[in-house]
Amino acid sequence: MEQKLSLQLQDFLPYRLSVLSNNVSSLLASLYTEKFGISIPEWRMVAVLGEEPGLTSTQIASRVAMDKVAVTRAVQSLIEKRLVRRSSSQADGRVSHLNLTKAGRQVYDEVVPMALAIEHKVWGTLAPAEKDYWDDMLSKMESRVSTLREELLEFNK
Amino acid sequence: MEQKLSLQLQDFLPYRLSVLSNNVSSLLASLYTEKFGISIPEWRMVAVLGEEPGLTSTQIASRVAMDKVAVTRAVQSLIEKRLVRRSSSQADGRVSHLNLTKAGRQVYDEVVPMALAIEHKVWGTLAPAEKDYWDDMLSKMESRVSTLREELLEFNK
DNA sequence: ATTATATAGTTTCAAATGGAACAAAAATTA
DNA sequence: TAATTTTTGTTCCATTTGAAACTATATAAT
Repeated sequence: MEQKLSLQLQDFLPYRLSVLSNNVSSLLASLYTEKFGISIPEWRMVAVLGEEPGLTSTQIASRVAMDKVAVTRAVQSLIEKRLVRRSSSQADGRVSHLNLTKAGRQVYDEVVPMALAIEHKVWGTLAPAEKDYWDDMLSKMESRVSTLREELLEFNK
Repeated sequence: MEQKLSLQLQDFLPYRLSVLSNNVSSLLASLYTEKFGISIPEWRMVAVLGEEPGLTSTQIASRVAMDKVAVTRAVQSLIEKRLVRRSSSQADGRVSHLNLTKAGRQVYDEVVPMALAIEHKVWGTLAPAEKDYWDDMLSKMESRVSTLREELLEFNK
């Protein structure tokens, strides 16, 4: 007997992920958009540069899943806001290294604890073992999805 | 002793959710964008209308987490593509009811199994109990996030 | 050395998105 | 019933985003 295939959007994994992710992101963004006038991609840049000073645009792009156009724009905007400084590499004339300014570092230092607090609240009262379990599931999904994407890419060649 | 707060973006829940969600969405979108020429919001409309024919724009907006402008645009585009039909309500002159055309239904019937197959592959080989556990965690996060959003909204009043 | 190819980053242009103002039809109040 | 307020949906405008073309430097091949 044939089973009727039905797709309840509310229960559909991609949809739920999308809604949850948007809500979390906008919640987080409310921490820094009004107060510091920076956008989500700009915050991400600040976050990476806070952990790894001196990265180049391309390195940032690869770490933050932004395309290079987005990086260019975020860099320009952050430089205008005096949160990031650019210094050209003498080893490679195409490249420049990016760093937080003192003001940028202050933004970082102020936002990070709030961001971690939100993350903590979203986790809720998960026991460490549960959190590990979740992390594990998430990692597996991440890798399955990237495998599927590669397969598809391969298929379309 | 003071603990240094650090934020590794790669391990940060909001970031991981965002990347995973984008990857899943674009994987899914590859099923219908080239073949049927519809966008993600358009696909979502088709999906809801496939399950609940006759909804109005506002009802769709509430089910699909789209704002009304996005719904207007998706409706217009889907009508041009002859995938959706609009019939004005005689009970309420402001409103019209939306339905899939025969062609729209075909898109739905063709995409749903592929979408479910992708979902299934992303789940991987989770045992039913594990899947229930995941669903449960996801639901809890959803509700915590919406609570946090409300608190924030309240706070900003 | 010269030419060709690849990489880093920017600019440009078109499409997508979001918010505010708007028009039309209900619903509510006086 | 007339005036006011809400609700539904659209339009307009400004901002954001993405893809392709482009510039400049570096690397590889002849």
